[in-house]
Amino acid sequence: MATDHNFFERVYLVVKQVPAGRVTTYGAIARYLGAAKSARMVGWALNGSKRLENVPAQRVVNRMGMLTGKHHFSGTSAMQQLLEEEGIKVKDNLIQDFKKVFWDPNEELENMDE
DNA sequence: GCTCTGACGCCTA
DNA sequence: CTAGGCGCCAGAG
Repeated sequence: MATDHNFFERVYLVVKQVPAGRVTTYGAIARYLGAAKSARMVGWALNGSKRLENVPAQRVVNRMGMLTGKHHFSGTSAMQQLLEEEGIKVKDNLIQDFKKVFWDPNEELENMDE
């Protein structure tokens, strides 16, 4: 394992590897990290990542593709706006064509050397 | 050192 | 089908 200590950093790395125009879910990341049942931790980790511009937390949504964490962003629709600029359609905190923009680290990502 | 909360997810009633 | 509760792990008080 490359990363190591912090569950946080692992989440950051995965999120940072999410290509623009795509989104992933807390559960997907959690499962990729080996903590499928700890999706909450992923969201929590993002809490610390939100202050890092290297981590596009806006591309991380819940299982339904809903922008649950938008409230944590600077404004009220900052998250939604960012996603729309990437080409992702968002309607009332809900990502349109979520299935199409969904990026699963378990399938797209194979290893996390760094 | 113990307790509660927290950007979720899945199971059971 | 919908609604509610429990589980998980870790940080902060």
